[in-house]
Amino acid sequence: MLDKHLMKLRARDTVSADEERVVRGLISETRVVPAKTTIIRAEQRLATSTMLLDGWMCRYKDLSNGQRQITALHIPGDFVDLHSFTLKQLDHNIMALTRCRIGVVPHDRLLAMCESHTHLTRLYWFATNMDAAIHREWELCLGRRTAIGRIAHILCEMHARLKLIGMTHGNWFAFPLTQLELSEATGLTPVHVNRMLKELRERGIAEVRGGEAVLHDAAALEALADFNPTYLYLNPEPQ
Amino acid sequence: MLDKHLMKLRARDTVSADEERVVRGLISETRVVPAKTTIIRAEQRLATSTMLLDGWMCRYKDLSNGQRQITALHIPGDFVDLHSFTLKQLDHNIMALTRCRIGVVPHDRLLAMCESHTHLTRLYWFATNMDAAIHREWELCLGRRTAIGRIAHILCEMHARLKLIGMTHGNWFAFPLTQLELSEATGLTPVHVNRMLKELRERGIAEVRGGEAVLHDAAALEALADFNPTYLYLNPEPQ
DNA sequence: CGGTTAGTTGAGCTGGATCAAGCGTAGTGG
DNA sequence: CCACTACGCTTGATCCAGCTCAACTAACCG
Repeated sequence: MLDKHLMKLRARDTVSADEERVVRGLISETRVVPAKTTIIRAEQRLATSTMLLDGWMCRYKDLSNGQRQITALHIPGDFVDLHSFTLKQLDHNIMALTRCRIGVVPHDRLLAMCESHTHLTRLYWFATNMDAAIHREWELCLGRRTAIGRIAHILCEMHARLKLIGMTHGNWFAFPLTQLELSEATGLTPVHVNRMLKELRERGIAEVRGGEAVLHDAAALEALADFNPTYLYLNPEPQ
Repeated sequence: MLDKHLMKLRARDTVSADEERVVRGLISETRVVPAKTTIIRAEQRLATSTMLLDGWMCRYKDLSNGQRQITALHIPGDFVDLHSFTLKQLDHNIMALTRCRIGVVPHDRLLAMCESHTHLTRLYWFATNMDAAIHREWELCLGRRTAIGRIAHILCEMHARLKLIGMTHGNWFAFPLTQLELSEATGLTPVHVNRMLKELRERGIAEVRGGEAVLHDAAALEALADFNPTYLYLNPEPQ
């Protein structure tokens, strides 16, 4: 159940048997949420965090005119709102993109962990800092990359992140975002996303449709995206 | 020396006398860095973090074609790269925008703090989560706000953050970014930033020039920016 | 006083937005 | 079994916010 989460932790540092026991004890219950449902709203007071066990989720913020920006994507093994442990309430909403299975983690269990397991605390601190690193890369995307570069970049990033948890099969992976959602993540319009996907397809670089993605020419895609995976911190750096 | 930093910590939670002593003991030395110098480069291995004592700094990322995105602005009292404590190396560069005075904080002192002061650890974890919250708001800016909205938003944000450390005088504050730097923060061109600043000036909303900003009509500016300061977590939420 | 950096303005262009129509397919209910 | 609906995707035509290119001013500084 927590295998992908532990896989992700262990990709960056060692996790002792005792620590694994503590991690496994964090979840008080599991729940299933249907696709396209907002499970947490901004400014709502929170006493639990959410571990994503299966499915895709996103964080998003809206402008008062209804425009939406997806600020992060989450895949199995991600602690979707670990930051609510210190922030107490979020500045954004959290939505299930697909049907999801989640683990509920009470903040008092995290607090107990902080008091007794300082190394594990730093591992989770690291995890929230990694979220921030991804946010920064997205700022670069939204501020400076071209439309096709943004699409290419998100495909490269998700491929790398999914690979880490064993959810890719070579160049193929499940990619459940609709073109509307992809446009909300890349700061484009759905119409323009459609055109850019068509271009990637016609140039033989990548195919994205029907909830799946195939990266036919990863090198060309990375060049388009100006992709440098350093920001994903894929190499272990013990705490 | 650390007054602004402590002011910021205490705006969100109580800091005991013992904790204050620990905080004051974090800095091993202070240094002065000239304006327009990059003090930390991405992927460089780090053993210290940087506390900004005086002046403005920024974090930025470059695309390989030379395009630059400033991903965060820092003002006195900010822990500019506290996240390097868990990340070990950064995914971005750090530059002094003005002449700055900085405090050097060795990671081993932070490690010692983590082992002995769990509440303080959570305060600093909170601080890095707040940085991420600002990143998310900037994603919304870059992805969805109009040019004038982005400029207006950055003015609102910096006014709020500077006010917290007592560096505003009513609607006036020092704003040392050049129009080029402002364009790099907002994902625009310097020429267009210039026109938007002119528009704000001509509409009697705000004046930005000569390293200073005056918000003549804060309400109009906030409306343009669609500004909601919730993401700055200005209300105390004890850890 | 010549060089450099920051800011300003005009003219024209273009990447991505907007508006609008149509298609394919998976429900759904009669 | 088929009409109806809804949603996601596709395509064309047109528009415009912000970009590009270029020239000029102002302040500062060695």
